[in-house]
Amino acid sequence: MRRASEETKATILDAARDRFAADGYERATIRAIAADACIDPSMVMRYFGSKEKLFAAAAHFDLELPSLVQVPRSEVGERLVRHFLDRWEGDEALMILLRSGVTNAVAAERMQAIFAEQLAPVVAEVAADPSAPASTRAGLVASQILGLALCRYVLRFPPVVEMSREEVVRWVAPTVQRYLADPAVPPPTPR
Amino acid sequence: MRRASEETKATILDAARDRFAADGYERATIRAIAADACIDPSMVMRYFGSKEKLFAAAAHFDLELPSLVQVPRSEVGERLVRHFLDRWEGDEALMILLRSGVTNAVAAERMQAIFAEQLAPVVAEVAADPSAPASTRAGLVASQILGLALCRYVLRFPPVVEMSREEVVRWVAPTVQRYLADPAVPPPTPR
DNA sequence: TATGTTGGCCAACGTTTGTTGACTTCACTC
DNA sequence: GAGTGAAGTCAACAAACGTTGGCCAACATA
Repeated sequence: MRRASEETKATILDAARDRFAADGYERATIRAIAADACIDPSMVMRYFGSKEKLFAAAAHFDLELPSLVQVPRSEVGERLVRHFLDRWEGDEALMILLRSGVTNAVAAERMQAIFAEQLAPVVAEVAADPSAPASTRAGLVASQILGLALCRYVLRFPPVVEMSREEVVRWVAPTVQRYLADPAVPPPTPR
Repeated sequence: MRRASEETKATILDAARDRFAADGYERATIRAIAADACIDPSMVMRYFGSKEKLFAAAAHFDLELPSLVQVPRSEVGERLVRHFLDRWEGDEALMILLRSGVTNAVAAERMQAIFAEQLAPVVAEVAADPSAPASTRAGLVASQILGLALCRYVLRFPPVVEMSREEVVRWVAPTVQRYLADPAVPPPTPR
């Protein structure tokens, strides 16, 4: 079958995203990706150069975080949690990074960059309280959000999977809200 | 060199734990493990049968969670966070599971089992408030604890790495405390 | 009809993987 | 001192991997 070049490239990229999301970097093979795309493995090399470059193309993505300046300060935690739930469930890009970032250095760096460049600025907008730097707050938010995704979508811990979306929001939003806006607990003052 | 059988087996197991913790299941090769243990790869097979069985032996471990019944109810979150920090930093077993559980089904099941059999009972002891089942509370605790470990020890997000141990406790302990003991936020009642 | 370009397939390469079986070397018992 | 069993080495296996280069067929332009 004969297609336009860009069409084939997009087909390969779709298949690659599926495989990287399901298997992680090492277990997702060029051959399997090519089979999914009904194409010869050598085509993958022709269009993307190498497995590493294919991964770089597949892992390119945007958190699409909305600015939170317009949101009432007391609701920023909830808004962020809802946005991330949408993002995890609607797109496999974060799954690619989570599955690959744990064993692949390139993926880990990419993940760091995404959170530094996309999450940190949004957090900085709403982190009015000066008792902790915005970067620390962003790190804490990331720890809860990624841990939730890990348990719910990757490790599939039954109690976490069984929670409804609204239950998740009711439990996790206050945590994120606190990380975003509350003052840091002061260290105990010895005397 | 000639050694007792059990000694060699232990040497192999040590090397295997190091490699699995550093590289995850797929990237840790039998050959590399054998080289670290200064032994022939075929010895690994003789003693453990297969790579899967070697992994099963290496991933066998105990959270060593203390019972929390004697701990004042208001301090259980802090105690749990401190215990996990000790555990992450003192032993690589949790790192093995975290690095491998994301791509390896056996490791993911093992992880599920450990949290169900070891964390859930301890949580059940202190989860007095009946507005949420103890299993849900355990899942939430796992999400925050594993997310913290992911960001701090695996992905190495700079702001999370740079936090001192005490800072981590001051931020995360209240979260875990709330998951353990606080009443669930009631759903909004439409009228 | 010739020609150059381009999408696609095929066969193979060199390497690495888990795994196997035969062989050697030591320590001990009869 | 011959013989047995276990500890350890060596070489090789089949399979899978990323990657390469050559060949074929369809199209566009002349």
